[in-house]
Amino acid sequence: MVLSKSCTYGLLASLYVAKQGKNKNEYVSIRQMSDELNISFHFLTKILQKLTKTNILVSLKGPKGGVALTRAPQLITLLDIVIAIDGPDLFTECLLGLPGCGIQKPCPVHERWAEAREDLRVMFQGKTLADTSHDVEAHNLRLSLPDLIRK
Amino acid sequence: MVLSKSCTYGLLASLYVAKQGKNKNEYVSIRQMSDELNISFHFLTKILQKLTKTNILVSLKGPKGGVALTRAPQLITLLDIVIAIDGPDLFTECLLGLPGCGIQKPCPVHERWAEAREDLRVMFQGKTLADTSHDVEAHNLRLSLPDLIRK
DNA sequence: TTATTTTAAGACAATAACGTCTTCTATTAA
DNA sequence: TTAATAGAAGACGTTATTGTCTTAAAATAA
Repeated sequence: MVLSKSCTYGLLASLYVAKQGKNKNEYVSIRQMSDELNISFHFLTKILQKLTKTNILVSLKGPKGGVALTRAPQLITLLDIVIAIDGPDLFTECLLGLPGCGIQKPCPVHERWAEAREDLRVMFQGKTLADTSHDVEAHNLRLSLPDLIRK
Repeated sequence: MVLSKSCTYGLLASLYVAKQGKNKNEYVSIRQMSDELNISFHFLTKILQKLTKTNILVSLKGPKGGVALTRAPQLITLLDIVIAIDGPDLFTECLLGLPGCGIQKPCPVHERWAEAREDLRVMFQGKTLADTSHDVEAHNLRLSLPDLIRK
């Protein structure tokens, strides 16, 4: 899997927050979000804590509490979220997992993969929450996980 | 991680076999391979069994035993090996893991990822064991894992 | 101030990936 | 035929990821 489950949940939740919070200065309830996205509440909470720690979200406890974006969704890229949750390894590490792989001592697929992973990085960096959220509305795209997760 | 560890080990081992077996009609010892590549013998054995079951390698028990390619290394792509070990999911599944993601009911990053993963597939399919093995020799590239695996 | 709501934090459990070990079977060579 | 070699198969253990549950802390509203 390219992205961890935590990371995909974090992306879906961030898109949800971007959409919900658009014209309201309100915190988005994690409980409601977990219900609508079909993600375990406690698990989602833990993931979102990573996003608050990296200053992508702010949270508020108590009634009317929840999470909100720290800045405009135009200023948050999908790359920000991926790195906050999964770390930068996907965009820096050797495909074959060889430590020290690089220009000096490349692995057999170093060059090819270096290009591919840079493309991937550009793709994530080129899409903001605003862009993506707009696409979601424009094309009525899905965010939620299906009830049955069996494949 | 894009490829599982099993898969990267399988790729490294396949390259080793391609190199060792080039001018010899001999089976390549798994024990020797595991020593030189710094991969656990038993673990590597299990991985290579997937490659024998998918008809990429043949094995022989007993003295002078080991594994060998079933066909010329020009006819084996890295994609063959990746799919044999990790399965085709990387090249077919939604980045966000949404079952049923596709043209009809795409996820927010469907189109972008569909392109990226196709590029990735083409990259793996475009490199044969022969190509890659040639690169390894031409540029004296590394195959083995370092002694310390701590990062 | 007190009760209620809601996130934070951390313990704990389930699952899957990774890795090790033992036993079995097939092959070679003496 | 027998002993030694080497892969096959499967049991078992370890680690990381995923998921659940309980308790604590903070904010709101009465």
